[in-house]
Amino acid sequence: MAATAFSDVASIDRREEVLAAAAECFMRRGYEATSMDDVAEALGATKGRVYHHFRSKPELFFEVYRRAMAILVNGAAAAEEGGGSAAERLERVSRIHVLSMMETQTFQRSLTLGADLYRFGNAGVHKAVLEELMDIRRSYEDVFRRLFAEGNADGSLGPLDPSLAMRTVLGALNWVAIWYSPQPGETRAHRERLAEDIATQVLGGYLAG
Amino acid sequence: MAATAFSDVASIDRREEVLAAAAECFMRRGYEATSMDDVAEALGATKGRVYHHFRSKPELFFEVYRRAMAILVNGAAAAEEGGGSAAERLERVSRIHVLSMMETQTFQRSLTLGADLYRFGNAGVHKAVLEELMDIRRSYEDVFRRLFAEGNADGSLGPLDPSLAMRTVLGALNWVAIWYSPQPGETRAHRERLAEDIATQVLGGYLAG
DNA sequence: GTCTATAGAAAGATAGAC
DNA sequence: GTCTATCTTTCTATAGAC
Repeated sequence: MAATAFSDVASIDRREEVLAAAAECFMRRGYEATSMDDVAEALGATKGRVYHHFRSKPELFFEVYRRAMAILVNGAAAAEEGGGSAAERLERVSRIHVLSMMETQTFQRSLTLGADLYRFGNAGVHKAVLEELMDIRRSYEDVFRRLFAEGNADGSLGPLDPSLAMRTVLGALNWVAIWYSPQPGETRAHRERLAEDIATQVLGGYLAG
Repeated sequence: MAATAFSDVASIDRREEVLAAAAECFMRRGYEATSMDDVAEALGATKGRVYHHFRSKPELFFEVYRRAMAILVNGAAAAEEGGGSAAERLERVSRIHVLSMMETQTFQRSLTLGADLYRFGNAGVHKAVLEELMDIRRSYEDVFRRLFAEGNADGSLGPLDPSLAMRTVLGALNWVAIWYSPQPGETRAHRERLAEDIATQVLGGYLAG
């Protein structure tokens, strides 16, 4: 029993390594241009190892995407728990969002790749699973929409269109995953400070008063 | 003389068609995954036609990228000509920027592709040309940096870090090229209205007072 | 100017050795 | 669990017909 659990953990770690390597490759080259050999090479292995853990390239990508969304959804849930006005919760959710863009950048980059696969299609990728992925994304966007609507109601945010505000704010926050590149000697405190500055600046125009 | 000029114009139009098809393909599949056959197919031709106008895939991409940047640079120059406070000029530059994201989306999408090629490299793409492309991009970003600094000086914009403000504002504006999809029956007036709403909302937090 | 035909390399996925 | 070997398709780019 203990041996089984232990071997499960080891197996999960191996799978995790493959996922991380795949996320890195997808960020660097995009979905289609990334080959299974690329992922294997990033692992210092051959693709036998990759195919042992994932049936196909689409399945590998789906798991990277789901992981990225899970990080955002869990972060937002934790940030909302503290309570406070809609503006205060929005500020905390935005800050953790930016931090995730920096600290799990390789995974987060898969979100735009997935959106493009959904919009433009791809021979080997099943539309049904992409629909599921887009649903997760939409429900996360709804968190922001709801927070803007609540802010209208509790007076902590100015009068605004929740959908447009969600798009402009998430645009500014998501863009961090595009330009951010970790600096040598950078600490978590640096990233937290940057995330705070960005969230403050982005939300400045939406606060009441 | 007239015949020569006429044939030049026709030749330029052909080249333009190839460029537009390439921009579309690069948006849909990314740089690496786009094949010269894809571009040819989008033209309803074979790749003989593509290679007649462009020596190689990198050269084709470079031209798409330069075209995208030229649209932005010319738009910003026109928007600044009207004069006014830094805030007023920033608002006009932002509006035309968003309009360009919508109306020349296929070209504008090449800008993030180019940034990734620069950052992560690619076997067939010469670093030197990518450096040139990044320089054009940086000088365009400087327009926004300068406008924020001028706004600090003339009092039309609140006190802020011009570089951070440039990144958050351009992030929100650039994100339009990611999510925007032209709607059936959509008119130019619709897009202008949307561009105005987005620019107003994004810049709301940066205005003085 | 645009086509067909072709080269050499690399892709996703599977089979079977270890 | 990971490797090597392999099948089939597709890639960039060129050569030469029309």
